[in-house]
Amino acid sequence: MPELPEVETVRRGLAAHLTGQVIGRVQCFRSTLRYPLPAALGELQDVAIESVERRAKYLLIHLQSGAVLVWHLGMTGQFHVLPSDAPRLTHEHIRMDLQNGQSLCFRDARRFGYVDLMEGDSWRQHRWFSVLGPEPFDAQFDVAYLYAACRQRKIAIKPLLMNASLVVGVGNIYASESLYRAGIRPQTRADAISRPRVKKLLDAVQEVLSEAIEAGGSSISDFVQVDGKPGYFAHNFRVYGREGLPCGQCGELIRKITQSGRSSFYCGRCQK
DNA sequence: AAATGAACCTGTTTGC
DNA sequence: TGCAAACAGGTTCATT
Repeated sequence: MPELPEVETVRRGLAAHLTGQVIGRVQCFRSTLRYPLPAALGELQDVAIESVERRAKYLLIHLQSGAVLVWHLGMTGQFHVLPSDAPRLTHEHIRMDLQNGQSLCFRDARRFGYVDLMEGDSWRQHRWFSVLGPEPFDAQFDVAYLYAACRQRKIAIKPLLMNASLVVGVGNIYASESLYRAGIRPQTRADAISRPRVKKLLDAVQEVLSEAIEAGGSSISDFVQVDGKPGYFAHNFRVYGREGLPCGQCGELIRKITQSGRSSFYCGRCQK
């Protein structure tokens, strides 16, 4: 479900609802999601929540005890903040009561989501994070870096852009949307892209992600914000999910191809 | 090393 | 209408 803009939207919602709150009872309705749930979840009673951070597509809920809840939404994970007496949601796997009468509910139909409890800064050393490239808005993610990475790869640019060891947060939707804005076909070999076009691509990635964050992310079928509202960026898709519809710039029909098992969308006239 | 494909799991859409 | 196949926003692992 979520790429960087959706996770950032959830982070903002969680920060608003959780910051300063104290945890009450924690219930787990199953023992495993993608990985086994940490046994210590039940021991968080009376611990206060300090802040909510995002790194790549991970949410980091910092606790006053020094521990950090590291959470990934997978494809279909959702957080809802509801009154504690609300009935259990379908596919709700974890409910963390707060001492203000509300509860943080985690639901995830496909159960690709995962959560772990780590101490202090140890999460930075964890294998989930040690393999990650820079954030797309980090100064480290500049033209020299992206061009150098492209030069040594024969892989198509679209799957490369989705590789989190290069840059984090760009998933299947925003990879297609960025390439459209940069005028680059998704199947172009990375090492065949000139430096000026790499610069266009970098700008396009940052532009698309910022606009999507502003819109509260993209809701296709099931992404929702913490308050249950959808994100509105799907209205602004120029190619994703628009196979057979006319390109907004030239009228040519948008095409759909499969790359590395994922759908890519592009305009054959505007993208070369 | 780099690239590709399968696996994890359920729900929804598509096609016969 | 019914049923099976295809497909869905992510990540990791095994195999070329």
